[in-house]
Amino acid sequence: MSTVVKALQLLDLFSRSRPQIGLSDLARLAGLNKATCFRLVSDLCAAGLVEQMGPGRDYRLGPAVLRLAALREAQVPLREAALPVLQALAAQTGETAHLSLMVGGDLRPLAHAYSAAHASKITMEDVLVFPFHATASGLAVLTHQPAALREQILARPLPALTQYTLTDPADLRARLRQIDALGFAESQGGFETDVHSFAVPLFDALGSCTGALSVAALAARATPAQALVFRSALVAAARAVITLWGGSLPARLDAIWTAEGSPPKEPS
Amino acid sequence: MSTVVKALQLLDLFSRSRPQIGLSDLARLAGLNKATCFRLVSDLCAAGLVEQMGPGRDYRLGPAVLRLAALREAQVPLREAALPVLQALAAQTGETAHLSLMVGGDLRPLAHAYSAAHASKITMEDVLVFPFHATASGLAVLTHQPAALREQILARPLPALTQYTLTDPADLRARLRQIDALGFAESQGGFETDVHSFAVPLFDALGSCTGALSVAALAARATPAQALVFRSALVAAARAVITLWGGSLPARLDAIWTAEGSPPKEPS
DNA sequence: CGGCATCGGTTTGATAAATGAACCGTTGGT
DNA sequence: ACCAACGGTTCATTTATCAAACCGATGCCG
Repeated sequence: MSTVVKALQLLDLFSRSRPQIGLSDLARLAGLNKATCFRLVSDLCAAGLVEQMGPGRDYRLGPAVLRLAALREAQVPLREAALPVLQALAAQTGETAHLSLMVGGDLRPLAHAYSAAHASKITMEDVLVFPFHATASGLAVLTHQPAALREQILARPLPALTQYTLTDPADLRARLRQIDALGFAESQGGFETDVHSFAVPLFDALGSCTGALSVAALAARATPAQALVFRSALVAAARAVITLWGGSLPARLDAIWTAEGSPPKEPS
Repeated sequence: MSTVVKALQLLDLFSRSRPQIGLSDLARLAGLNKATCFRLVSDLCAAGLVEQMGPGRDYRLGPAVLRLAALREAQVPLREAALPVLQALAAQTGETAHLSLMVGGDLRPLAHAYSAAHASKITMEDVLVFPFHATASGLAVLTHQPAALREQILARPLPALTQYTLTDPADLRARLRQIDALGFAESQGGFETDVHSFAVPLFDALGSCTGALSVAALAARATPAQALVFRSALVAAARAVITLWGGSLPARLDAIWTAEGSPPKEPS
């Protein structure tokens, strides 16, 4: 394995639960010799990606990462990065795909893509805000919010947009538990009568859920078989978007997605 | 030079004015063989620090830097803590304020803030390294380094960036003694002809000087009267930043700043 | 106090890795 | 149709990297 790869793997050992690491721990965690690890981490320090908290003390991520991130953010708007994924998702599913973000306490559209597979499609142009209780995107995001914010949102007015809209907070809480277990949200006609939508949550670099990726289909086309197709396409697309954004997928959800997305296998 | 250092130097080639680079350019800019450069940048891609915009296309910074930066700021909010101070400093002085840190033997920018007071401002976007001998920040930091490191830095090449740049180590040593006595550094056109900069040093928790706080003004606006304004604003801002960072200001400097920053008073 | 474990950091010969010149196939401009 | 420059690859040579043992310092525990 290349030396550079080894050095950069060291960076991935830092996390929110382990923000600073000593030399010996670092070597153990990376499976490297201590001397090797020392040289690598010294190089990382010289570049400022890592810094030592004092002579003979722990290491942690350094100030240089800030400059790089600022540059990346200026250069790559999130939308531009997510669009190709969205277009691929629309093509794979044959339905309208869209991506929404938490903005000031509301869930708002960031981008969408249409499929050419059917003459009838769900249009997204006019949606300003996705109601949390009446869309798959909203439910997916709501499921992964901190309990306080979730309850605050459930305390808002929950208008019945169609006859199928869930409006009882207790019902919604039960639904969110299902979604949490499945790693996948579904709303059948909750927003518009003939539209079924399917969504998975998106996470930012700190592991907070800040958006959702969704597919909206005509109810007539949303068969159980198609729902499975949507689910696996959404999971794959969400993984791609999260990676592109530098986000971190919670380990629990990663496990759910991995387990249910592939046929049962015996690991070696 | 270590391979890792070479790879990480590639990251510094990306800037706001050059956000994406082709393989051949990258190799030329880094002074590397194309094959070597290709392997290095491939490794950086594998780690997500760099991404390729398409097969056979340019490279740019990748999504992994976002995760690292979020982690760093979550743990050590240096930049976040300093930014408001920096913005206040820019507002008070009507000039560009910036903060730089020692990173791997170089002085590098961490953050900056502009003032809206004048249409003409000094931009900081593209500065990667502040030369120690040609900027107020560099002189301020150099003054407070251990003698060994100071001499090592003075032994480096000291290019004359303008006709006003100090390049003689002996002259510089004399200048550093003045700065030490004043607690305040000044560079008149040493970096760019029409720019005067003013700086004070910053100290970490161990009392080491690890950065500087600076104001850069158009030469025409840097009158002696304004210099006094800059000085007192810088001293106040530096006290704020050092406190926010949990740093410790050397008692000698504290005394100098207190004495010269305020009209003579009898302490209680 | 003293022994023991572990820390960050350094040295060593053996070895695996990086290197750079030449070389592809493509592309884009003239 | 040409030529130059591009991204990417190959391969013998060389050099930096590796692992194990070894420091001195620190801290814990009896």
